[in-house]
Amino acid sequence: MDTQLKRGLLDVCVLAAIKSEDSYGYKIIKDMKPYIELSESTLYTILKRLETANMLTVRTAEHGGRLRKYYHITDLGIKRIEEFKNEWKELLSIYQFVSREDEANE
Amino acid sequence: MDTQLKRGLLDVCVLAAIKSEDSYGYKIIKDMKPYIELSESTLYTILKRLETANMLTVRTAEHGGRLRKYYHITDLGIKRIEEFKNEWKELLSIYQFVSREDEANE
DNA sequence: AAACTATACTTCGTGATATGATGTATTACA
DNA sequence: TGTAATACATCATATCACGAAGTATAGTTT
Repeated sequence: MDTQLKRGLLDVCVLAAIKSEDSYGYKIIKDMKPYIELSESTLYTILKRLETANMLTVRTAEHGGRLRKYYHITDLGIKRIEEFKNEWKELLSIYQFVSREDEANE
Repeated sequence: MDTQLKRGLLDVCVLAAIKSEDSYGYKIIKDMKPYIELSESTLYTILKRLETANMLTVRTAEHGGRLRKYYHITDLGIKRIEEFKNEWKELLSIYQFVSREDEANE
């Protein structure tokens, strides 16, 4: 998918990926892959941004002798997802504007 | 609407705005306004970009003693709109990923 | 044991781009 | 005469996705 089109979607997708249960970097990428792909550098940038925005919290835990960072969504993060659902209505309207056929010529 | 979410949409919207008939800057902004808002500086940047990409051609014409630049969509521009309709399917899939409820909790 | 792959996270530089600010110039209207 | 609307242009800035490169451990293959 086009890079520009992804913007504004990635943040919400990452939040959605940790919504039902806490997750960590590598798993988030895997879970999102069927829907939208992103690189590690992109993901960790986003995670940091969402943390700064208080949309998620981080907790470090050991797993198999190695440290993992688990990300947990906050109320603000859930709110962000709800906001996106509203923005989706605007996207639908834009899609109709773009995909409408020229009535005058039919 | 969120600036980031607009990216990747604006180009296609501008193309859609000149699809049925040639148009000019000020009118494009007005026509798009109900669907998606953009400033003049943004529009002229986009128009230049689309021209460079051969998705539209420009023609200067006099109107009311003043010069206007009329923009005409090319085959490549029309193709770009068709491409977006395909990308829309991916957007739909992303929306479902984001808005799905956690089945395990219901 | 050595080599390789998968897992896991981090940092840095770059390019694309939406936007506000600002500027120029003409027409229409009060 | 002044103000708003029309019309286009340029510049600096901030945001952000991404590739490249790096560090480190666990598991698997040869």
